[in-house]
Amino acid sequence: MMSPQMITPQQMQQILSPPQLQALLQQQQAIMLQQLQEYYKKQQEQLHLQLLTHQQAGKQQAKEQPLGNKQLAFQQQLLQMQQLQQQHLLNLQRQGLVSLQPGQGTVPLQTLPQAVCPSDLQQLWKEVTATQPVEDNIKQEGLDLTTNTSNSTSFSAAKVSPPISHHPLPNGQNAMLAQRRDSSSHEDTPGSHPLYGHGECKWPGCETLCEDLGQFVKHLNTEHALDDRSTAQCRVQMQVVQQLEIQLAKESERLQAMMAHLHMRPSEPKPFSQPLNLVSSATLSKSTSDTFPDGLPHPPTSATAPITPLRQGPSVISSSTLHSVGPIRRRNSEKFCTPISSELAQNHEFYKNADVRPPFTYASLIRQAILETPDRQLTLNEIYNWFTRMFAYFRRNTATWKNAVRHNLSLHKCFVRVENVKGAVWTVDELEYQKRRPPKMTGSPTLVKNMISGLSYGALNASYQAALAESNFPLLNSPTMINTSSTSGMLHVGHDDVSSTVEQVNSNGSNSPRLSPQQYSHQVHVKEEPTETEDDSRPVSLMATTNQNVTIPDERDLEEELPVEDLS
DNA sequence: AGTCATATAAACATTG
DNA sequence: ACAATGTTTATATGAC
Repeated sequence: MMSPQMITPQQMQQILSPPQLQALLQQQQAIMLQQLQEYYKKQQEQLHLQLLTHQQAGKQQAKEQPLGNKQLAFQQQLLQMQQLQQQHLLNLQRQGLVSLQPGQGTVPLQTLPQAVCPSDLQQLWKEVTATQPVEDNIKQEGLDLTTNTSNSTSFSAAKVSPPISHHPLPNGQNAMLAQRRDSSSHEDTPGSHPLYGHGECKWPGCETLCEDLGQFVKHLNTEHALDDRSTAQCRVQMQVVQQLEIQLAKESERLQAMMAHLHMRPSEPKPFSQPLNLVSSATLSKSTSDTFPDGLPHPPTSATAPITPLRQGPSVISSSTLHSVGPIRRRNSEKFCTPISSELAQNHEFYKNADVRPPFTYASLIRQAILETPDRQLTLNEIYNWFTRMFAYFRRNTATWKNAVRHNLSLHKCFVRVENVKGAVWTVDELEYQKRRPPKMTGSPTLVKNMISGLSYGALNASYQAALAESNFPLLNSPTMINTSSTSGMLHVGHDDVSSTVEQVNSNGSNSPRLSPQQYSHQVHVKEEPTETEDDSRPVSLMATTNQNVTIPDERDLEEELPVEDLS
């Protein structure tokens, strides 16, 4: 029908799985980031050096008035710049542009300016203002800046995350910073100077040869003193940094387009087995720790560990995503892929910001939305809001997908409408959901057998297990199927027998599938007042309140839940 | 080729 | 009357 060229970027994006997209993105970003960091490093070194120089000068002429003001202005500039850099780097990290894997992440990041750490700033200030105790309050202000400013040019990260200094960044960021602090001492080590290398001054555009450090310091004090020229150079540098940031943004955009284009060829069939933590580790760990739908072991505050999903075959989904070049409606997933919960958890940030259609069916998305809430019930409007909150893709064409959502809610028996004082909420009947999942092959031993045997081969195995995880199956206890615990998952996938069993046992055919919540595995007690106004305006952090002991229902959850539901 | 699950669109009903 | 919410029908598509 459509020539490939006619496919929209969104459609093309669907071809590559988020991990793939991110892998590519990350590569590009890493390169740019390195450049940026080099700039940063240089600037920091220069600024720091100059500051120190002036500090010395200030000590000598401690009583001279003009210096105070000038120095102050300079310091503020320095701070601003540091904040800029700091913010930017953090944003990058949060967006997953900087992977903070232990081995690799430290390499480029160690080149980060030492001032990234607020305590270093403090120290700097201390040094600088040592001779001017008057400035104490100002120093406070200056430091506060580091926690208040959000001049970020980037998007969600700043919005989502609290100020840097309070945010326990995962992936060892704190550790990194601390480590940074330690290593920052090299600046002060006598005999070396960041602005001095290979016998020449590294001040931008200077390159004056200096025999030794002493001479160099002298040179610094004379040639690069705190004057208008130096300040101007600083400003220029700041602009350079800003330009770089802008350029970075543009390059990112370009990269997106490139990838969108390349997605035309779903040539690479290999499913990623471990690609996922490309997602902004910071944001991800935050958001996922808010709601761990998958119930998998996540470090609560992964301070040091890069979020390395230990999960099985996280994004085997990509394999399925790959061959779905078709129209927008392609939904894939679900069947042989990662459970939505873990996929979502891992790519949460991705879907949130990238206008990519999530590879999940409406039904599974709706279910996910509902199950993520403590009460496991949502009004229609709340479901809408979850969609828009979680997926950039669903921030447009609202009429279409909202209709689809309503359609799905009505169509699938697994969604149960429960009347409420203030209206109605939707809940999920897990049993129905599980019944619905596999394409009906009920009672076909052959098919079941085929499926099971099919499962036994490599790659899919993991994903199946994962899929199982999603499709918790308390009812698997049915003796007909369970052979070994290790295979129970896979068995469940080829579970049609099971589901048919379930059907017979539990739902009595098709009698009044709806409005009989009492037969649900996890009963929902209907909220008295479905708060309607949260949603979009609700800060992400609010979600965190739901997850302390209310692990989002998936395998684990349901196992526990089955006997007695107690959510309160 | 037929069946099934899903996506999309739309008509229609109900409700506040 | 209107918008939001639900329900239902029709059609298209892809997977099996």
